Parts: sequence; C-alpha cells; structure tokens
Amino acid sequence: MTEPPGRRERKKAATRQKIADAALRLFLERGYDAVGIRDIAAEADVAVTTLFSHFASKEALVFEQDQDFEQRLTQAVADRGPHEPLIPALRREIHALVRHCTADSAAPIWRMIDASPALRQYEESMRLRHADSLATSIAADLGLPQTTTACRTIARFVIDAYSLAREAPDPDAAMDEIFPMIEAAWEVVCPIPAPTGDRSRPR
Amino acid sequence: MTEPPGRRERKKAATRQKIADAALRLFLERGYDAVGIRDIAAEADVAVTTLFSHFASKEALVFEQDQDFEQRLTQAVADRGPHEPLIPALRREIHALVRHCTADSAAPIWRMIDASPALRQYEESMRLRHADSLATSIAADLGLPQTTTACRTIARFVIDAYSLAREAPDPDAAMDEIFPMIEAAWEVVCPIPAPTGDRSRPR
DNA sequence: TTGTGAAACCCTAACCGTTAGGGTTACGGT
DNA sequence: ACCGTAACCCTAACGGTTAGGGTTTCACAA
Repeated sequence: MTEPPGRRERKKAATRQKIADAALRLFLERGYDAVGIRDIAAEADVAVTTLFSHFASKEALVFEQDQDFEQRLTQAVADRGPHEPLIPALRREIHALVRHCTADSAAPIWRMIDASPALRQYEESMRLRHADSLATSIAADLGLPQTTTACRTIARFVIDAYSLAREAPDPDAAMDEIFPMIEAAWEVVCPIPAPTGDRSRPR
Repeated sequence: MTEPPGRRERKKAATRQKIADAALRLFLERGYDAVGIRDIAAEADVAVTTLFSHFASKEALVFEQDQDFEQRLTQAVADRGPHEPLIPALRREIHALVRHCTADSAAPIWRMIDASPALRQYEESMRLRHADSLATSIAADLGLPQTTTACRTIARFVIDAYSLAREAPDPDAAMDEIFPMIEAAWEVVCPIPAPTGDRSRPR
C-alpha cells in the first residue's frame, strides 16, 4: 500500500522537519514574537521561500501536527465499536487529546501559545475547520446525505469542550461537567431508545 | 449624565466615521483584498497613522459596531424580566442579532466577510471575546463569585448558535433546532424546578 | 545511459499591514 | 492669554508574505 519513499520525498520530509525543529527551538528559546521568519530560515539553513513552501504561515510552524487532531476525531467517530454510542466515543478521544496537550512536556509550548494573540487566533480558526470535518464525519456515520444543523451544532459543542477543558485549571473536572451537557443536547436530536427489544445501533 | 460633546470630540467622531465610510465604500467597490490601508487613508484624506489610531487593524474597519454585539448580549441577560428564564432571553436576543445581519441590506457585507479568510478569522476571535463576557455576565446573574465551567460552556454554545444560524440557509429553522439543544444542556446545570409552590426566580 | 520534465530549492526585490519617532495644530480648562 | 495635551501629520522602517525567475536534483523512460 505505502511504497518505500524515494530519496526525493525523504529529503523533502527532512527539510520540513529541520525547519520545524529550528522554529520550535528558537521559539522556546527567545519567545514567539522575538523570532523572525528570516531567523528561522537561517537557523534551518534554507531560503525563506522554501520555508513558506512547507508551511503556510509563521503560526503553522507551531501547530505542525494539526492534521493528527482532525484525523483522530473523525476516526473516533468512524472506528468506534459497532454498539458504542457517539458521544462517549468522542468524549474518550477528546479526553485523550486534552491530556496529551496538558502534559508537562507540552506545557512550554502551550504557555507560548496562550501568550500570543496571533497564535490563539490561529488555533481558533483551526478548530473551526476541525468542527466542520467532525460534522461531516458525524453526518456520514448517521447515514445522512449531507451535514445537518444538528450535526454541525454537536460538532461545535465537542470542539468547545476540547478548548474549554484545555484551558480549565482542572481539565478532568471540566470534562465531567461539559460532556453531560453535550449528552443532553444530543439526546434532543437522537433520543436514546428505551431499553426494550430495540437492537438498532445506538446513536 | 452625558454632557454635550465639545468640538474636539465631535471632530474626532467625524474623522472616525469618515474613515469607516471610506473603507466600506472601497471594500464593496473593489473587494476587501484589493483595497490597501493606504488607499483607505487617502480616500478618507487622513494619514495612515491616524487611521490606526481609530481602528486597531484593517479587519476592525469592517466590524465597526462590534461593541454593540457584546453589550446587547450581556444586557439581554441582565435586563430581562425578573421571572424570565435565561435561555429564552438569550434566544430572543440572538434571534434579533441574526435577523439583523441576514437582512438584505447587510448581505453584501457578509458576502465579503465570508469570502475573506482574514475576516472570518477575525470574526471568530471576536466571538471568543463575546463568549467570555457573556459567561461573566451569566455568572454575575447567577450570583456566582466567578465564572464557572458551566457558564463558560453555555456561553460558548450560545455564541455557536449565533454563528451557525447566521450561516445556515434557513436561519430561523436553525435557531429552532439549536436552542432546544442548548436548553437541554442548561437543564443539566440548572434543573427547572417542578411547577409546585416554588417562587424563586427561574434560571 | 542519457535525456527530459518536474519538483525542490535558491536569491532578490518587492508588497502590505503595522508601528516608532518626532513634529505641528487646535482645542479645553485655568 | 496660556499651557497641556489630544488629535493629527509625515517619514521611515519592520516583519510576514509573495512574485519572478533562476539552478540543482531526482524519477522515469527512451
């Protein structure tokens, strides 16, 4: 399925990594605002234009692995057990993501992000995209021909949960408070069937 | 209470308005991206530095009246009737705001906003601020000493409702779908008291 | 093997939003 | 009438980003 990548693609990936590493190192050393694009390019020993052919913006250098986030959410919907209801599956995944970025090792990065308005704003718009693709994924899972308002709504709520929990002083407690609210909202759309002889897949 | 403004303040307000008008005119004429700050300043016959002393950024020229938005939401919470529950009051206000910006007269502006990533991103971060102050307002209304996770959550949900309804093909239908979900989420936090002899203010 | 097209990369020069620095005018209060 | 300062102006720059146009390096096939 995946061919062994040729020299070309390996070099490209190496360049990308070299840039990302240099950027992160400088950012943590001197602070996001104190590091210029030209500094990063010099440190990574590439041209500025090369840097921008790998990353769309300075902010994107910080959120290098954001496709992960998107994929993990959509897969949490698609790959869950055949009888697992939607919201708990999303809750597990969001919980894992929050724990991942509130870990001690990630703390300096998130401190930097929280300190920079530009980065916060960028993250916001990233989340909007994530909510959109989550909504699509949920609609597909429900067998809908297109994303409905309810799908979009619940997707937003779930993304809100991530961002609120991440910023909360006690992320676990925040999760425990937010997700029951999301559950309730979801039940308005897909009422849980009474535990009678109903064998259909829970929503 | 409000003194008649002196010549100075009148001139300042006039300058601000002149800039905003020039900007809007040019934006609608040529498109947001095709108009430079220097163009706007020239059209308004002011220096670039003057423009930036009235507006914090190019995007802010488009969202001139955003403090309105924030105030109307917080006031919808604070100024509602003494027995009106929280969510319906917010629903009314959001509905009015959505109708206001989906009116035909506002259509070209919002088409422009939707077409520009920079403007969409700016609006997003505006909304985050609005959600924060709405959360504060809700917490105050509930007599809480500080904003809790539940307040922040419901505030986000309400702001989401605004943005989802605004973008929906049928904003009214979207409102009818989203707000029952928010009601349900809110009931998890503040269960509606049974309609017995309970005379306390509904939440 | 060698030729060829394209991808990755480089450099220079600019564009555009935004800000610093430092000046002038005109209003408001004394 | 005077002074402080708010509003305004100009010039020059900074920093992210892109256009234009060139060179190297790889993948693939003739």
